[in-house]
Amino acid sequence: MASKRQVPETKRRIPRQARAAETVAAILEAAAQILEAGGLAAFTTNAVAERAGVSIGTLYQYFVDKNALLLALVRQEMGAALVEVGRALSGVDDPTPESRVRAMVRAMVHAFRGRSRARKAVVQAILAQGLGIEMVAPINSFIASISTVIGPDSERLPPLEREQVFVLSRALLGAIRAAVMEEQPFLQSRAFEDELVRLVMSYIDSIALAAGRPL
Amino acid sequence: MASKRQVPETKRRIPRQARAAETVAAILEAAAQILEAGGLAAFTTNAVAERAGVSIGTLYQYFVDKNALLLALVRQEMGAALVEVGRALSGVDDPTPESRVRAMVRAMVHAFRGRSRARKAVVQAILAQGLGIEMVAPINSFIASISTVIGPDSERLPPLEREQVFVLSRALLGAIRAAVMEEQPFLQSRAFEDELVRLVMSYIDSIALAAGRPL
Amino acid sequence: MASKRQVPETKRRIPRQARAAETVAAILEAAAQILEAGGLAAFTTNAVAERAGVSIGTLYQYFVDKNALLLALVRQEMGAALVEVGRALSGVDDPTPESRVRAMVRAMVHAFRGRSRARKAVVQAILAQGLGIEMVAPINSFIASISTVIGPDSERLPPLEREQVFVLSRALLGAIRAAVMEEQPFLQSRAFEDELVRLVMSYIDSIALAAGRPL
Amino acid sequence: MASKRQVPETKRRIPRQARAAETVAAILEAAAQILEAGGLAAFTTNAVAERAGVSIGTLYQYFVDKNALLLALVRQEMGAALVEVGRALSGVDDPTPESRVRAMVRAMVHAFRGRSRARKAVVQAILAQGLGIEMVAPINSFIASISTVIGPDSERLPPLEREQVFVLSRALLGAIRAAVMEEQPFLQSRAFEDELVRLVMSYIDSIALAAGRPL
DNA sequence: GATGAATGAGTGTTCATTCAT
DNA sequence: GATGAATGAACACTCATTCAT
Repeated sequence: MASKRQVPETKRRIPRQARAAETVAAILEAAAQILEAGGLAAFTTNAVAERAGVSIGTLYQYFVDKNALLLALVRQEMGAALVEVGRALSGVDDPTPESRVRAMVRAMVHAFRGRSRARKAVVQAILAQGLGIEMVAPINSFIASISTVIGPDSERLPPLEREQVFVLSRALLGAIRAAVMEEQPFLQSRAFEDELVRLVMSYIDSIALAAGRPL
Repeated sequence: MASKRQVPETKRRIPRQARAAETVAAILEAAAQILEAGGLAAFTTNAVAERAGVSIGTLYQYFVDKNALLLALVRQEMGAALVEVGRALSGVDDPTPESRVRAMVRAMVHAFRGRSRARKAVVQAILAQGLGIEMVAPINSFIASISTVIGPDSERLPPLEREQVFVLSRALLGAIRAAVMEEQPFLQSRAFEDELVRLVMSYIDSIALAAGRPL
Repeated sequence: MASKRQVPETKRRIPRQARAAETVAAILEAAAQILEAGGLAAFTTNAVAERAGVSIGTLYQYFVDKNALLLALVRQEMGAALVEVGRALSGVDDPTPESRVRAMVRAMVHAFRGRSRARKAVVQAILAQGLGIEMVAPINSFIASISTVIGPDSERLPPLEREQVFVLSRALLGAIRAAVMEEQPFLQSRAFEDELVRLVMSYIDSIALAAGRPL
Repeated sequence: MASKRQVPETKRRIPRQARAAETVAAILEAAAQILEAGGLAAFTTNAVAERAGVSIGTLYQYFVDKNALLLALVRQEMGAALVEVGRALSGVDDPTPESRVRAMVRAMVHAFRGRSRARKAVVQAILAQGLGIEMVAPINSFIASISTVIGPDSERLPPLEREQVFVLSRALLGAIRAAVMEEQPFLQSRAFEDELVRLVMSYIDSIALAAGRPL
């Protein structure tokens, strides 16, 4: 089921008419609602079609299979999160490294606000397949550029090593993800945010220090 | 039938005969193999029973349902990992804080060696349910005692805050877990280990510094 | 999915197309045949679907579960019987109380004619669950109105007490039911009918007498 | 399963030792308890054996199959009921026909007292098989002798016709059975008893009257 | 293009029964 | 005689997917 296609095509046809676009949107919205309400277990194609107010046949006109639908949903939800992170970063006036990291962290945490059950289910679904890699890629490259984020003066820090990017991005995501999945009450608290910022800042500090360029 | 269980019991019957113990072992081994070979999707009670060379009825004599079997497997696999970590920590002669953290990190990474596909599936399964919390509990308390691990002189560091324990344990686990799930080639490399150590040490340093007690 | 049903619904989907109506009919007919041939023990959803010439999935598209199918069958079979009784009663010209009771009794007995094995199984099924009450309700109210049936002159008899309605209806049904279940040869004989009529008439007589209003 | 043996043998071996008799008694008692607690659905051989404190193998040493166990239980419970009825009848000093009928009715109703859930299940089980006939036989013959019961002076009433015995016994049993199965609150009330007595007496009266021998 | 009736392989699970110990 | 581990046929039920209309 996973190794059948080389280029995983998600959409069966690109909607050209306005009505078709509405239908696709309705299906995706329904999918999110179902996920929100009943988790991954309730996420059946029939249920989604029914809630979307379309026939099951129509659903299959736009999504090759259940997986494609899930993937589209993942892309939509994660994309929104990424946009939020990007916006947050670009909107920081205070050029302090820490305030920039804090903006990023806050955006990531807030990205998981609202419809958290749906997002939880999406995360589960991602992990239940091999899609994890594909999905963290944007965040990965984001972290990779953190040296520039930290200091606009690009001489400050050498570019991070592969392992460093990996550890930092996954550690950060891992902590947030765990808070979401475990439904921790402090998810949106200032204390949690502070510790995440500390995690990133102290790691970067350590690297800078080792490179002989203390921040 | 309804009033018997207080604690959610996993085993249906405690095996009293040698033969029964062998059967249980065979079922668990088969479950691990199935998971190893085909992942969570292939993990069906019928498949496990068949590979174990027992009838499906026998499987259900020892495990109330599919979930109980999975849970038992999780406990077995995770338990082994924890034992390894504990042993590693107690066997460190060098009292340097960093060397102790390194021992712990190394043990955790190594715990995911061998039969990684099975472990991957087990991790997936844990996340696919609400079991994550239950399972990370031991690791959690492990991290919680890290201040004493760092310095045997217990005055050094105040006990970690709830959020700090959470962030550190989940960040560390998150990074390792991601490496396992993404089958990163550097999983057992020295560079990766170094960065994990850096993650923990720099975080602890930062806390110590804030507390006015630099290490 | 959980908040949808207020009244325990039997049908999962109201058939809108002609084909669907045929399918439902086929399933019900098959169910009756299976019951007729092998009794309640042979009544499995798979067997019914196979005999109906539909897939098991189709069966479940129209009936939530096995019980719903059985209930639908019960309603169909019992409904037919009740219609017969009603028709019989309205078609009696002779206004003698006894002739009206006889009409009712005869209709009830005849209602169990034909496909008696299936009906037997249906009766068994009803009793094997708590459905007995629900199903005898129409007959109950029928008997309750017997005082008016007996004498069109409604002054004749006071309305029956709760216990009286119960005893009379269950006694009558009990005798007929036993004859059906035991496959008594005299089920459709005149002698049996006479005795059933006697049972009802003498009971009513006794009540009338006690009320000081002999018929 | 029903047509395999000519003479349905219930016991596999006749218990000759005291211990064996105790075992059988324990199994029957356990069976009744299981039935009482969980109805027919909970009545599994494994459950009975467990509650009886014997191994499932031992249970099968004394009962050929599940059905045999159920049958033995039926016989025991029904036998007790019959004994009660017989005792009630012999203990009536007042020789009035009605008082004798009342004694019988009362005994029958009271036979369903206590452990009613078990008895309900037993009744269900009887009906779920073809055992109804066999079991009502004693009651049948009991009713058959009602003419002598009514009047010790045996000239009074001619012996009842086959259909009459049938109708009267089944009507009476049907009313009581329905009250038990439907768990009617008035089961043990005086009003209910009165109506059952009326049912029998009026019927007998009617026969006597037709025979030209009014009571 | 949209529909929705139909499909059926496959799942988890039960429980009466056997038989080696 | 007693045990209880093992059996496996059988069952109810799900849901992604197809295709005739």
